[in-house]
Amino acid sequence: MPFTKYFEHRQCEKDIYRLWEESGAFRANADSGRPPFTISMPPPNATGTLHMGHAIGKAVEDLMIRWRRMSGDEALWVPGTDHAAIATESVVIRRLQAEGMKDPRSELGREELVSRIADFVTESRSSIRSQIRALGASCDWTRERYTMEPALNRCVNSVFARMFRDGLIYRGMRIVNWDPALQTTVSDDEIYYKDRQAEFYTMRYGPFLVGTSRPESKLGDTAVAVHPEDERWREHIGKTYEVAWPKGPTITVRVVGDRHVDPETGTGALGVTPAHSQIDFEIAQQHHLPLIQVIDEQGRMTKAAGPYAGMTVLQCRKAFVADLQEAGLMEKVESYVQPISLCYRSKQPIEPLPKKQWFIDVNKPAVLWEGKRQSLRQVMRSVVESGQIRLLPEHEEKTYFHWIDNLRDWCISRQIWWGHRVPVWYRGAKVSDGNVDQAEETYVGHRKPEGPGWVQDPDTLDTWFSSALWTWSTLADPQAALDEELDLDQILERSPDFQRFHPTAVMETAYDILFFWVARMILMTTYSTGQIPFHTVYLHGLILDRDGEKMSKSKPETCIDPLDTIEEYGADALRLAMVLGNSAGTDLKLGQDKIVACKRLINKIWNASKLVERTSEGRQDVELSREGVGHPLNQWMLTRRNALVQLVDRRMQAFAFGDAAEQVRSSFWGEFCDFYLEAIKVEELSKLPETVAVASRTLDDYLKLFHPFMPFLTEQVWGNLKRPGMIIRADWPRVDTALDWPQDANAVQAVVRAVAAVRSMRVEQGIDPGSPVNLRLEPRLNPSIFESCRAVIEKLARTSQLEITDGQPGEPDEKASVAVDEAWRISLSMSAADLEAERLRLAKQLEGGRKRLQSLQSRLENPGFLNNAPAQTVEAARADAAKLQATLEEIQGRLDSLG
RNA sequence: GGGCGGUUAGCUCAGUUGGUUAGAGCGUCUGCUUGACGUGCAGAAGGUCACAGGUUCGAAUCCUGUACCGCCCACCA
Repeated sequence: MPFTKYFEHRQCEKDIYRLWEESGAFRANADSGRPPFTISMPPPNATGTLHMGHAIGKAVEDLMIRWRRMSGDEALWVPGTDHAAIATESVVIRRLQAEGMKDPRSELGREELVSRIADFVTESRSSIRSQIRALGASCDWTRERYTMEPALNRCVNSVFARMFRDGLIYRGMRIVNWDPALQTTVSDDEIYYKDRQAEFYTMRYGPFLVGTSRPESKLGDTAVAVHPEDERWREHIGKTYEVAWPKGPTITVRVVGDRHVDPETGTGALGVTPAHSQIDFEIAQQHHLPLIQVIDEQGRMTKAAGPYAGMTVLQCRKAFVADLQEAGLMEKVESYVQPISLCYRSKQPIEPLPKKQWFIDVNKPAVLWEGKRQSLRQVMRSVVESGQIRLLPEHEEKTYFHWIDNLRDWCISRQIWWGHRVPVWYRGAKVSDGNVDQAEETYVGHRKPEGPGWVQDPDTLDTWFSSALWTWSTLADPQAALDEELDLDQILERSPDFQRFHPTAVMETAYDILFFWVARMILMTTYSTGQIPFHTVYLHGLILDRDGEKMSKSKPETCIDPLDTIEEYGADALRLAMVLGNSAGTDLKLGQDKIVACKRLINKIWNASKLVERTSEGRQDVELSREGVGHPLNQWMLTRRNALVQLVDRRMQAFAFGDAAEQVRSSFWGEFCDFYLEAIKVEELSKLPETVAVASRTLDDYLKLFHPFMPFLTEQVWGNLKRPGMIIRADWPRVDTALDWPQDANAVQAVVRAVAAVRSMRVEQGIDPGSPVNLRLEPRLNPSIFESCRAVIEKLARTSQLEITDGQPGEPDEKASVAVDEAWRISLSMSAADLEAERLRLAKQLEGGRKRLQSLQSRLENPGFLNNAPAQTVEAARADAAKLQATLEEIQGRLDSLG
């Protein structure tokens, strides 16, 4: 695509991507001597579609990878997808149901359903892949991984087996978060709370009054708990009561004293339902109370509920309340706001139930880390506390510690079929209702044990269990991983990629999955590999719509779709919009206008490049050397380039990507386009061979600095300019001390200010922008530089006659308009200056300057400042004051002469 | 209830370890359209940095408190 009128992203993005990929630019070489820089791509749901969360993630990950790649690192970005257990299984089940199948699980059976889900994933996985490509992600597709592929499954099984051996995984009866809708348990992190209006019942309960919002659960009570020092109930502690409900059943409750009970809440007496409440379960364990399950996995009442058996929870509540009321046992019914727990996935209420499940013990000191036996919790804490892992933004570390402090054992087993199956086999087991109860033999390992009669545990593992291994399981050699004779350590020893690229450099993901994923990766990876998974965690914010709400398809009027945006504005504009003005952990309000603004920058770069190309057409290339660059303007440009390179590098190192991009943008637009490119249009400069070289060199470097943020545009321009190779593989700009003229650059900076001053004076004097003016410029120093820039000043300030004095400043013309700077005095002569405007302008300047001078002087008279401030700061203040003083005196003099 | 943030120009946000006159984009106003620019350029207006104390020679920046906004966690007695 030649340099058309504007950059047409549609015509080139796909081709450029293919070129990159085919050239091997994305491929990391495990054998190079370069320092490694690795990012594991957070695996998107294999069956998902691209949303704004992906867009910001890929934009940030890709810019880091491209930057490090250009900087000379062996940059590896491992892509992949996640099997997203619950999400995927429920999608497929819903589809089958839509096709008319009533109960896919029972009709198809386990094997068939799993195979259908696998097929569905294979079919739909290509869509997310191509969408990530559309963003321009320069990841190494030859190393793509999938959480459910055999090699990763092997890693999962081996880690499970090892944790089991170390006693870090155990099977236990606990109150779990049961989702009756999905028919599975979910972890503590997969539930959320929502307030809803509900009834609060206070009922007679033997000698007590007990409050509850779930009366039906009281059918399963086995105790009443009171605070041990509560005078009202003290005498009852230790006693046992039979409570006969109006229509049955009769329950036996013991009265226990427990400090967890708050005497101020409700009646001070708490009906303990061990089977259906986490807290009650803990109380029950402490006091060795029995447990009666009255609600089953379908959300219906069990036989233990007597006459209510078979009813749903809500039916039972209604009936039971009516019965209590009829019997006069209902003391009062109030309306209140009840927080209920819901499942993240199904958004349906969670039913706490007792169930035998697999857990990871986070408190057992069974991990050997840095020579000490520690618990998983301790290791997780120490790697962040010690700075081995850094979280960005930093304050997320506090959130992280807070989470660890409240962490309980992690329930990892799920009752769905799609996922990594628990690698445990039983022989001689009693299986009831899909649950394995007692087994004569249990075997845990990465493969099925020899011999007949072994039955595998029916449960699958929490998706996050396998994702937690992601940074290293993706680097394990697939061949080695499938060798059943090797153990985990041996597999990793034989995995060149793991040896070379792990720990990864940066984990980039959204802050809302800090607990789900980041924390679990730290937990699992330190344990299984003895290494941290990554050095730095960069957490990006959420993308909000223009109203500040999370972007959602249910609000189409404010929702911006990344794919539509790529189509309309291009991937570069979208990526830039994700990065500019954003920093780690900051939510991003995104409206169409920002994307449009980004598109304008893209177009600006396109057109500036076009201009540079035209200027250099038919001109010979000149090698840039210190001696070869003679014109101060060119020296200034190269010096500014150096300053920018240094600044950008510092910003990039500090993970301040938005800031870095902004620096490049403002320097490019303001210094390069608006000043330099305009200036070199004057013949005196454009005819110099060095000018072409400087313009090209500077443009090239801007393109490189822009490349991580706008890969497609910069690659296309690079090609159009016929630069060697591809920009994706070009060297990141470095500060070039040979091409640096700080002194002269300062003088040119004064020229820049002079031009701006003239422009400003013209407006104030109401001079037509088109009409030339006569200008006298009196430099305080470096007159030769001003002289060299004569043509530039003439053009940019539109002067007809320009007098540059080189010595004694004369008295300015009565009819002139005058401006003063530390480096010059300029006077604009006019047939009739608007003296009033002139006076006003000067007076205003004088006032501002005096204020500043005053503050400088008061500081310089302050012994505290002189004694405490660094010498440099004091010196700078002195110099500023002196310069300012001189300038102000001149302005004053001019004012006086105006009368 | 516990924790973590935020409050800077009309809007969206930067502001590096405290150090001149607090910045940008968008929007607004006034001109121009000069040889790359689906536009661009030039110039301008606009801020008591939420509030109150404190530390300091010096505070948007550090500390304490207050108000408002947001998020996370806990809570189904």
